[in-house]
Amino acid sequence: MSASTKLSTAVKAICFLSRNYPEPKSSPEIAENIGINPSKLRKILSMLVKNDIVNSTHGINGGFTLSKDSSELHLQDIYCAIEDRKAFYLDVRKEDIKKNSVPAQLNSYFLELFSDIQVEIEEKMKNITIKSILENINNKQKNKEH
Amino acid sequence: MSASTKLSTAVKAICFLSRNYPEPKSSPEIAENIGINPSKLRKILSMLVKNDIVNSTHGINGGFTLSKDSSELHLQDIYCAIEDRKAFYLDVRKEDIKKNSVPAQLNSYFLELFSDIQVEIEEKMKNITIKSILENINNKQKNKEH
DNA sequence: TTAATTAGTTACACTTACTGTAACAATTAA
DNA sequence: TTAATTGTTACAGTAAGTGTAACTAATTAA
Repeated sequence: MSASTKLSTAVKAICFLSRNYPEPKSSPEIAENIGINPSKLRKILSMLVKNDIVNSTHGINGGFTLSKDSSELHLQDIYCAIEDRKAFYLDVRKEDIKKNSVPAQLNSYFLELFSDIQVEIEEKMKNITIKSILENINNKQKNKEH
Repeated sequence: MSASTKLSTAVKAICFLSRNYPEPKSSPEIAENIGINPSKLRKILSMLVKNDIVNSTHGINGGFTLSKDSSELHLQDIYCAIEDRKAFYLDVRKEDIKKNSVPAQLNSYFLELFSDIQVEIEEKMKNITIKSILENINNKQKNKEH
C-alpha cells in the first residue's frame, strides 16, 4: 500500500469517526463504510492509536474514537503517524560509482532536490486540517445541488 | 525502476554526454561510467532519442550524443520523455464505495490534492536546466576544496 | 558484399514486494 | 468467566521489479 493510498484510507476512517463522534466504532463498521478489509484497517488505525490521533477500547461495545477535535488534526500529523519514512519518499539509484565522481555528485544533487520537494509537500499538509477537508467537500456538494 | 531513480539515471547519462560533446559515446561506455547495465541504459536512452533529447547512430564508432545545448535541456523535458504517467504519480485506493458517499468525495479531494502537488513539482523541474545542475555541482566542489 | 559494431527490443528467470485473508494473542467490559 | 474487540503474526498467492542475456535492425568500414 503506497504512502498516498494509506494516507487517504486513514483520512476516510478519521472522517467516519468524526461524523459519529463520540460513539466508538468497530473496525468492521469502519471498514464496511470505506471499503477495505477490517484486518488491514486495524493495522493502519493501530498506528494512529500509538500517535494519539485516535483512541481505542477493547471488549464489548469497544472500538475507535477520535482523540482530538477535527480542527486540531493536521494532515501532516496523520501522515507522520502512518509512515516512518519521509513523505512521498523519492530515491536515487545506489549503484557502485566512484566517490566524488560526477555521477556521485549528481546523486547528492538529486537527494537534495527530492528532499526539498518533500519539505514543500509536508508544509502543504501542515496547513490542512480534517475540519477544513470536511468543509471543503461539503461546499463542493452544495454547489452540485444548485 | 521508480520515476525518481529513472530520472536521476537519465540525467547522469546526459551529463556524461554533455562533458564529452560532440564525441558519440556507446552504451557500454556510458553504463560503465554511471554504474548501470548497458541494456537497461539503452531502454532509457531510447526514450530520450524518441523525444529528441539525444541522437543515436548505429554501427562502428556509433553511439549517443546530445541533440541540444545543456542550457536548453530542462529537467521537465527529460522527465516527460521517460515517464508516460504524470510526475511522481500519487494514487488513492480504488475500492468499491457508494457514489457520492463521503469516502467517494474524499477520493476526489485527494486526487485533486495530489494533482496540485504534481503540478508544483513539474513547475519546479521546468526551471532547472542541465547546465544549471552542472554549475551547481561545480560550485559545490569548489567550496569543498577551500 | 561482407564483416563488425552498435542501437533497439524482447524474453526470461530470479527475486522482491504487495495483497488479501485468516488465524491467533492480548485486552477489556459485562 | 465469557464474549467481543483490538492488535499482531503468518502465509499463500499474485504482481511487480531487477538484472541479464539474446536477438533483430541498422550502419559503417574494409
